[in-house]
Amino acid sequence: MHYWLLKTEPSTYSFAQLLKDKKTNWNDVRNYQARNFLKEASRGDLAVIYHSGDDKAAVGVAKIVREAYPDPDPETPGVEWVQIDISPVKLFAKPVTLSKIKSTAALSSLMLIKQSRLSVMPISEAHFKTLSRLGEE
DNA sequence: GCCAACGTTGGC
DNA sequence: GCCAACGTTGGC
Repeated sequence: MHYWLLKTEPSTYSFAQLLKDKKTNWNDVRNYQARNFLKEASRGDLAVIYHSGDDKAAVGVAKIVREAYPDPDPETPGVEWVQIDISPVKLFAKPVTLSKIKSTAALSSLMLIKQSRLSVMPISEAHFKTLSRLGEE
């Protein structure tokens, strides 16, 4: 069981849309580091969804319902990109803003803070629990 | 709108 | 293999 943070620009795909869709394929990851993390995600893992851009907040939790499978891209022939499928688990009652994250000592080692551009990253169980708790307040 | 951080590309 | 130039992302 692992925990992840998935970052998305809400104007591209939002957690609200995921709630409507019930399930979606998390694709278009075109960064090797993010791709490698995606490959490690297992069915049943939980992921915090973070909205970049105007929101800048963690907005909910999703679960991985299908492990990595090919996400072919004609623009990069020969490169094996992958996608996963996720379903919503919980919408945070209160989004956990980036400023809140930065001011929470227990979250100071979150990769998001130092690597804001990385779109898929592992988080510890402790980070997951802290984010979930803050999201319920 | 700007800039910092980072990744990618291409010339050498 | 190095590094300058360039493109992209995301925060401010």
